[in-house]
Amino acid sequence: MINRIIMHVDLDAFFAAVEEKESPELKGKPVIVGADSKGGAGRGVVSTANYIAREFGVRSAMPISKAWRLCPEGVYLRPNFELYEKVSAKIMEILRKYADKFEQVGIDEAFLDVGKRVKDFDEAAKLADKMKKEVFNKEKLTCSVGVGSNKLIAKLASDFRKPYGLTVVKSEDMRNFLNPLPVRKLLGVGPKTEIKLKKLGIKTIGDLAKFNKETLIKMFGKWGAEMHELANGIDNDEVVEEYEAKSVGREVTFEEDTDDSYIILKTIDSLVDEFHQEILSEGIFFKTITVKIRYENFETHTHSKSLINPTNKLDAIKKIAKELTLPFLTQKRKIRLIGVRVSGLTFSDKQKTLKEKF
DNA sequence: TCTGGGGTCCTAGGACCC
DNA sequence: TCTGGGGTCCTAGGACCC
Repeated sequence: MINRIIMHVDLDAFFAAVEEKESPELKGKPVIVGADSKGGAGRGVVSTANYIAREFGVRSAMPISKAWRLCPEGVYLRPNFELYEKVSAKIMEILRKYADKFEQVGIDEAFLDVGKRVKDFDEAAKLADKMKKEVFNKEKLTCSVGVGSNKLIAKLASDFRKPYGLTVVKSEDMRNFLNPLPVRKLLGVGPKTEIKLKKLGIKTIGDLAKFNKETLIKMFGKWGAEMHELANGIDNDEVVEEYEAKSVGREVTFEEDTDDSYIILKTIDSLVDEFHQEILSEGIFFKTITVKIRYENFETHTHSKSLINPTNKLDAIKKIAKELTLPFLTQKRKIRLIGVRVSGLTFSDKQKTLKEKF
C-alpha cells in the first residue's frame, strides 16, 4: 500500500475513434455517436463526440437535440456496442500484460498497478510510453495515460493531457497538480455536490483540501470526510481484478410518452426476456425485483419486492414486475421510461460475472 | 439545454428480533 | 405499564460514474 505506482488508461473518444477507423471517409469530419438525432428532434444523449465535434461545443451526455443545433453538419451515428466490445477486448488484452494487477472500468478505461515491475516514476513513464505505442501500432487507436501514487492521481493525470497524452505526477508534485483543478474533477463530485461546495466558497481541489473537515462531515456525512481526503491526495482504493455483479436489469425510454397499459406491460415482458438469458447463462439467482418508472416530467419512482428464497425463474420476474407496475398505471400520468432490475444475487457453482458497467 | 442505459453506493425510516 | 439498545432486512429515493 505504501509507495504504490498506479496507471490509468483512457481510450480517447473511444466510440467515435472506432467508427473513424472503420470508415476512413469520416476523417476530418465531426462525428457524434449517440441516440438517434432524428434531424434534431431525437430523444436521448450523446455518447461520444470526436475532437472535431467538440470544437462545436458538443459533449458527452449532452441532449442529442442540442448537439444537432450546435453542429448540424456533423455525422450522427448510433452506437455499435458489439464492435466496440470486440475492439475493447483486444486493447485490454494488450494493457493487461503491462500490469501486476489490472482493473477494467467500463469499456474504455483501466487501472494498472505496476509497483512490482517498475522501481520509480521515471521507469513507469517509459513503460507507459511503450504501452501507448503498442496500442497505437496494433489497433490504430490512441489512449491517454496518467501515472501517480494512487488511483485518484492516476485518473486525474490521464485526463490532464488528451488525446494521446502521458502525464506523470510524482508524489512531490502532487499538491501543485491537484490544487488548481476544479473540485468537479474529483470522482464522486457531481453537479449537485459542486453547487453545494460553491456555496461554501469551494471551487478548486485546493480550496476543498484546506476547508474544515468537521464542517464537511456535518454537511455530507461519511462522504464529507472521504471528499476531504481525496482533495488532499489520499486514496487507498486498491486495483482489484474482478467483481461480482450486484444487480442485472434493463430499462427503456419510449419513443413517445405513453399511458397505454398494454404497451407498458408488453415492454416489461420484452425487457425481462432480454436479461433473463444473461441470468441463466451466468448462473444467477436473485431475491429482489425492482420496477422503475419515470413520468413525463422526469419524476422517477421505484417499487421493489423481495422473495423468501432466491430464484432464477422467468415467470417469477414477469409476474412480480407487473404487480409492482400496476399502482403506477392507475394514475393517468404519461410514462417516459420503464425498467426492471433484479438484485440480491447469488451464483450457482463457482460462476462469477465480470464487472460489466458499460 | 430537456435530460440514455448499464450500473454502484449511500441514507433513512420502519419492522422485527434478541 | 408508560417504554432500552443493537443488529439486520426491506423499501424508496438520490447522487454519481462510464
